[in-house]
Amino acid sequence: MDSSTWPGPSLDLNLNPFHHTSTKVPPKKEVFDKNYVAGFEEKVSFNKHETAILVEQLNRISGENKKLTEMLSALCENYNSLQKQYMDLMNKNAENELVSISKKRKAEGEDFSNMIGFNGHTECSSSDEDQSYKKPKENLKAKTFRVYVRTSASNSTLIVKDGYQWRKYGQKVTRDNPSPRAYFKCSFAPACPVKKKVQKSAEDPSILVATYEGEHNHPPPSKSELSLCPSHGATLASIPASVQSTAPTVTLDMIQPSAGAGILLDEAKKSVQAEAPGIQQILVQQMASSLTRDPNFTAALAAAISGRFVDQARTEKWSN
DNA sequence: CGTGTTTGACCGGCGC
DNA sequence: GCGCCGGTCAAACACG
Repeated sequence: MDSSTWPGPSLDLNLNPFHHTSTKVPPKKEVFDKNYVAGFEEKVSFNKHETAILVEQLNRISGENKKLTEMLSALCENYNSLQKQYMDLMNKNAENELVSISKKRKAEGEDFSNMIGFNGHTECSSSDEDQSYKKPKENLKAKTFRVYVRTSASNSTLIVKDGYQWRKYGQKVTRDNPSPRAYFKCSFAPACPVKKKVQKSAEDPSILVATYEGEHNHPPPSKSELSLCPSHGATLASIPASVQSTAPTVTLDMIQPSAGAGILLDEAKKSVQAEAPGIQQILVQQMASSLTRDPNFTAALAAAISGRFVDQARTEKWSN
């Protein structure tokens, strides 16, 4: 959210707060009728008190709007600063991962369950680590990232709807997790190298861990295709795999529409690095969607914006 | 009949 | 060299 995107002075909206009295005011170029003027003067004296009340209310509302606007600006600033801090942190973690990338397989296997860090301490681990012991050279090229999707614990399907078409080509029960791991290939386009692994979290069966590998060699699915996704299973916005190999993680809460409108709290601190514009864009869309679904926020935003219009209208009126 | 899923077999990397 | 394990293949199967 950027204040620069807010409606500017160029908007030609008739927001004159005094427009309701305009019907009683004769047009400027109209030749005044004496009877009309006499009646008008009577009405003016009657409306003076009402107008004063309206102006007072208007001033009060404008003040509230101004406060809300300031609060909104402060909120945006806080968000930007938090995001910047997180990016710095992620950069440091990425450097550390490159140093310790030669860790042994056994340790990684034992650490897998700990990667699902709901306390926010270990959740930034990279799925690259899972395979770094196998293909260290390709590892530098492979773009992988992990997505956590909250679904119902009773939901046994390992389906994460992200808009792309996936063909399941295997399923395995892994050593460190009682729930099977499903392997998918992208069938949205022929010869698309992207693969996806989906497995329930060992700690919390209501969490699906989807690991994406590779980059799509085709354009992302259209919005209409996204909207056609079935409601069953866990659904998330399409997330391109073209992110850095340090594998940022994204957690989406798909079953609690009221709790942050679908985004877990750690979403904010896990907003993705600047090298991942796709993820960042998705996050922005998710956040915008979450905010716009909150009636309180939309009401406050509308009030703040209308407050600007009113202030502008008053300024223009009084300057004339 | 075409397409997608299931599932057991197979392969390759790694540790011992 | 052997066994374990994760990943992949492909035949069988299900479904529309």
